[in-house]
Amino acid sequence: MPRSFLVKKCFTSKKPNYSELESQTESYPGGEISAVTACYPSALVWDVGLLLTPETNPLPEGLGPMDLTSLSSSEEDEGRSSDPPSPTPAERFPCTCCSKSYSSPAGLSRHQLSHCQGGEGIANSRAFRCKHCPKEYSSLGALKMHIRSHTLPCVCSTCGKAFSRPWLLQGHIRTHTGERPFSCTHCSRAFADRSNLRAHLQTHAEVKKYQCTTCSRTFSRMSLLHKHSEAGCCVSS
DNA sequence: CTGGGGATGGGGCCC
DNA sequence: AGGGCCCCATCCCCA
Repeated sequence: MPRSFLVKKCFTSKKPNYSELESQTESYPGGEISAVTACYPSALVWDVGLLLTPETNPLPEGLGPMDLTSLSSSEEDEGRSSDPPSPTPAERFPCTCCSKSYSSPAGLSRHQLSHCQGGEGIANSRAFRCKHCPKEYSSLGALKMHIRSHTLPCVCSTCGKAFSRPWLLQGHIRTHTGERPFSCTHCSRAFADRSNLRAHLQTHAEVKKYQCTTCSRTFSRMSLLHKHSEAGCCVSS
């Protein structure tokens, strides 16, 4: 089933969203998540790197947080990069509902759609309701996008699996064709998905992106850090 | 149990 | 305004 579309930040009744846990402390049914949250990294390594000192968090000889740049600047990361979030310039367009800001009014306008899913923002204005589920949207465009997650118009001609967006189908088709256009510059591996290459590149890094704030151990994936935390590093201390 | 790969979905930006 | 693309996040599975 497709995950909630455009409304994830307002309806978190499904699985825990760890990205949210990084930015806010939300209690989830069951309560165990908040315990994990307590020991979750508040910053990625590139952020932590600003805080690292040889005294407090010694790194392996010759290594530093900026080693990551050699990964992010490789061929898989042209154009928009995974640069650390930068301070918001004054000339940006801030959202009045949250702390985010955007480089253009259009960007801000689209973002603000995401604030309209909780019901509060639509009450006084015209609401576009999905006929397949109770969700409401403030614009027809947002609703159309949402409806795709019900109709799944992009169908794989090989296996019949359906997707909401064409590029999702494209990625899926690669699982049939075996095409792997994204190759690692450090080893011979190739990947069908750029994100998976990016995750793989982390395995070549000695200082990885996700760091335990308690033991300073770094992990290539957030899920691994999560497991590490659940296994007791942070809890036992 | 841990680390890593495969697959997939959502948000956001650019054109 | 909409489509395409990218990044990030997450789940599942396997070695």
